Amino acid sequence: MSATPDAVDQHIERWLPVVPDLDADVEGAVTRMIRLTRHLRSVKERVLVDLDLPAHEYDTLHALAGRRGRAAPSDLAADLAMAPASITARVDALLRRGFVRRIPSTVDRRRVDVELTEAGQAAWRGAMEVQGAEEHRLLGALTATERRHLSDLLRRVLLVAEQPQAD
Amino acid sequence: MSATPDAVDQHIERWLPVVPDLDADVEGAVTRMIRLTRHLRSVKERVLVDLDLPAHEYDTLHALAGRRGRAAPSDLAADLAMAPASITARVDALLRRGFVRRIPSTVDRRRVDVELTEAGQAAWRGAMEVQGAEEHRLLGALTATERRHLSDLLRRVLLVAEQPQAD
DNA sequence: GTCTAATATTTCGACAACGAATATTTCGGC
DNA sequence: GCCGAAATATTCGTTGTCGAAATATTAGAC
Repeated sequence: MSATPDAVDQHIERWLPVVPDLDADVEGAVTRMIRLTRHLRSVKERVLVDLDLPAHEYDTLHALAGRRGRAAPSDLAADLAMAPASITARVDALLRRGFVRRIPSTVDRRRVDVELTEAGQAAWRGAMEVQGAEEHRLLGALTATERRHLSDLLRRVLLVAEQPQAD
Repeated sequence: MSATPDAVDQHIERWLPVVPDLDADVEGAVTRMIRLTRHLRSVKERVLVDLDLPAHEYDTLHALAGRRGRAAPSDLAADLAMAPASITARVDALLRRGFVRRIPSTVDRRRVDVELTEAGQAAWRGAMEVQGAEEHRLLGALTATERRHLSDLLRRVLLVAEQPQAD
């Protein structure tokens, strides 16, 4: 290993004695993905603090924006990988801040669509702008070709994870 | 893009109209890492259900095992990236199951070390054996050389994340 | 030796998320 | 048209986590 070691190299070295049959590349790739996503999450939360926008509220606005500003609670639950019951409280909070309104569907009275207000749109866009900067900073460690390569490798792994069987 | 598309390709396609300046490789790599870690987490939880071992209890045993079976609560908090206050409840639960015991330090009476019992060791090892199988299944999509390559690319990205500044 | 600051753990109150149960509505078979 | 099954959102009780405060202990200044 000629490259400079990172914290995961130490991590693996520390675990090798206690779990001898440990594949350094599998464990290394997985642990690095976990740490990178955790890092991105924590940076995101820190940035959003300045905007007075809790991460889970931003996520909800983001999911809503991804549905062109309007969606049913169950859609949001699916997009956010959450229990539908949890959406109610999130929408309540956004409602109190005027970022969102509830629109009972006239065609199906079981449904109560959630819609972004102009204020919600603005709050989301404002957070969006500072969002992604950290992602680009990190991925800036690689060349454009390497980023493409990384993305391609991950696609092949994700395809296995997405296969219907066993998940 | 000649390879078969995955769900993230669709995800990016869906977002491009609403966020035109979107780097497909950066967004693709980041989103795939997030989904893969989420997948691994959910599979882990499903497996542990059969062993009647909540994921957070397993994580605690795992961290403890990584410290050779004995550690201070604050060490566990650091290893698990949690608030020290949260460790108390976790240890209480493991204590009730007989997986762990508290050992007040004689040299520094502020400290109360946590130690794996034989039962805790066994529960951890049992979960360990089924653990990692999914990681190998997913990473099996790549050749050994490609796994090494993936791990190396991620190391370079993680090194940027770990730089002291801005985190 | 005593006082102050730092350290280690726990308690407490608040909050977000979950699963199960509930209320309302739609749909399909008859 | 009516009844049971499925679907949608919500309420409720429980759980896990956090930050701040509290408690106990150690280390250092003087």
